[in-house]
Amino acid sequence: MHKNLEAVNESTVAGIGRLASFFGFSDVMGRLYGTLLLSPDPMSLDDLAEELQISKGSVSMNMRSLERWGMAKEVWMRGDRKKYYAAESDLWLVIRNVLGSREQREVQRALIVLQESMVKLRAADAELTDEERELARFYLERIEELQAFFEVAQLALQTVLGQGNELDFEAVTKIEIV
Amino acid sequence: MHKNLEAVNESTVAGIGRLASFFGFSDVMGRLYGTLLLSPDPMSLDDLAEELQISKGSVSMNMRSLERWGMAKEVWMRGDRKKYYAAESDLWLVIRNVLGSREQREVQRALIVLQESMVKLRAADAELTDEERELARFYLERIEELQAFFEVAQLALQTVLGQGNELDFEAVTKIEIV
DNA sequence: CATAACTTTTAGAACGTTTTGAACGCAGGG
DNA sequence: CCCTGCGTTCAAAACGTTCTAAAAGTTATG
Repeated sequence: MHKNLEAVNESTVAGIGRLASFFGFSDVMGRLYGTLLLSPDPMSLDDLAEELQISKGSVSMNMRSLERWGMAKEVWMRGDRKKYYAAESDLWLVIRNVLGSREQREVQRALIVLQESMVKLRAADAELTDEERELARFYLERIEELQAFFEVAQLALQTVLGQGNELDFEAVTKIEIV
Repeated sequence: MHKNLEAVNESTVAGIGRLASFFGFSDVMGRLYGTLLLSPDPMSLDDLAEELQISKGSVSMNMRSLERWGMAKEVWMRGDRKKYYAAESDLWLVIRNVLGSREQREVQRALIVLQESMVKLRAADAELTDEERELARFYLERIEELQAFFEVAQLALQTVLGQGNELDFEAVTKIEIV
């Protein structure tokens, strides 16, 4: 194959791998996804292991992850026992999957912790010494700031997630911080 | 100290630690930041090491990271040779620091790689066999999709970063994908 | 200018994570 | 029904990362 085509493939796959680890996935997952994205035809586990020079076991596990994240889908080739995979090429769908299940859960969890903290602080108020009460007020202030922050984040996420295939930022920018 | 205050401190610090590692920082960095955020007074390296039960060396290194990220600032206490730190409590400033230097650089890098790829593909066009040319067209399609994706990301980032202290999402939501 | 009080650096240990390769199980074809 | 080919699982190993403790460096003060 022409050297430029190979170079493009390699740098793109490497770049997507890099992005993947930046976003908290494994490098290999990214490289697998990139390889599939640049493959006109679905690829088998063996194809992928051969292409990226990694073990079949690793390909198997990482492909299942990719599938769970909605980043790759299985393709059935009739008359062939092998499993074939293709990349989910709708990038907006991919990012909505990730934001929707991973980032959103994290923000939610943070908000719950903060909410619980506020309850605890208010419950304890009567039993506090003056000094403790001052500290409690301080905690409350800081926790409210954190809450406000995460609520905006949640709103922004929901806005993005609520979009159809064509992401329209109109709604996101309507959010305003007081 | 009242058990509820301790519990709140602990869960908040743990929560911020968790978020930190979720966002690609170290857990310790997050816990240090959380501890400072819930401290009415600046804390010394020794204070922090004692509070979180980690070595002074680790505190030193991680605090320098926090400082570089604009998440903590040094506070000079006159008549004391120790270094004292306080958390940067403006969360929007913090996130703009992080988005501005880390995420933005990553998006930029991705765009550069993609741009280079397109140049290489076009340069090679004349020398390609028919089969290779078909593959090149396919690559070009996929790479253009990636580019469009990252350009929107870049635009969104710049919009957030362009805001003043009060983040106003108005502008962000004006972005529209074609 | 020496000393004392801190901070930073560094090398090595501990830790968690990821990869591998072999064993296993399952399915379809002969 | 067995045999072959394929995917999955798992334990062991390799790897990178982060922590620690001790040594070196720095700065302020008397």
